[in-house]
Amino acid sequence: MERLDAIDLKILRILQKDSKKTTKEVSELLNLSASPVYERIRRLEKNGYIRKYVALLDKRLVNKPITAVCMVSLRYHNEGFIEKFERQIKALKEVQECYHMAGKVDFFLKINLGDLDEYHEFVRLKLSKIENIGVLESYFVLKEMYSTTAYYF
Amino acid sequence: MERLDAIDLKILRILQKDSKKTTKEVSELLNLSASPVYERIRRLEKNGYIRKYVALLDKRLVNKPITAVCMVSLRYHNEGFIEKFERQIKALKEVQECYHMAGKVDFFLKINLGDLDEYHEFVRLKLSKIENIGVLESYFVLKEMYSTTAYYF
DNA sequence: CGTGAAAGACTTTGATC
DNA sequence: GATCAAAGTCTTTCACG
Repeated sequence: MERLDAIDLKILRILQKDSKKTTKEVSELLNLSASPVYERIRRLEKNGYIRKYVALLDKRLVNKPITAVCMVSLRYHNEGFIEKFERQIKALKEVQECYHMAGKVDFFLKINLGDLDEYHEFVRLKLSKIENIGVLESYFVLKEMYSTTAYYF
Repeated sequence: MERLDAIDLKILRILQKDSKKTTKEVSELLNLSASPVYERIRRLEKNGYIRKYVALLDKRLVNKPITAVCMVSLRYHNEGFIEKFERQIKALKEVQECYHMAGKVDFFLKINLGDLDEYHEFVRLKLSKIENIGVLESYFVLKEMYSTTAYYF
């Protein structure tokens, strides 16, 4: 797909904040009729600009009030070890995000749990069973001051 | 709102993975008719279980391929300082997430940018202008190994 | 709480400019 | 590319079990 024009960018800005806006509402915001907006959205989906549509839930109300960040360093760094680690992490349902980092720490994990006991069990029964972990540091979120899934452009 | 029953939980699991599923599709997955599913979804929205619906974009395609995590510690920790920091951070459009942490680091910031030059400018012109920052450590994401906005329950 | 049907709204297509 | 209108599909409401 060629470059996005100003209308495409506006559509993306709207939908990444509120994907329940109807084609009709978006077209009114842009002073267009529904059809071109409809076509552009389909094109943005097909070409991967829009990856997916999701509902964001309240973590407290679904009983996952605890968020922890684990910083992990591996003992050995051969490619095989990294891939194995990746596979093992993906199998852990508590892990919401896992990033391979540049720097003195190899991985950041973001974990969601119901309470601190669960975190203790998670580290004791799951994380610590993964071989090849050298250093493991845990941080807990006291307060989510700001959080969005949108990009600024 | 009282507790969620098994049907509510199933609806939430479906919508947090794909909010474009129609009421009709969800009702078929649950072997119900559309109306009760429609009503339950509205109730989950009204009671805050579903916070919002968003489109997730491809960060590379919208020219924000660089993700950095900044760990920040403040020099002074009075409440006034923390609130002021919070206000200043929220004004920075590059910051996608900001968490107040427990432990030896006060804040985690997640930053999205177009390239490393932009990161350099961001730190030089914006972050470093915020008073009261004691320690600032930057980490860069090499690879997003896994990432979801869904909770596992 | 669920079903089923009716009315209304939005999506989606296709002809036209 | 955009507009307009027609057809189709879902959403949304409501009477009823």
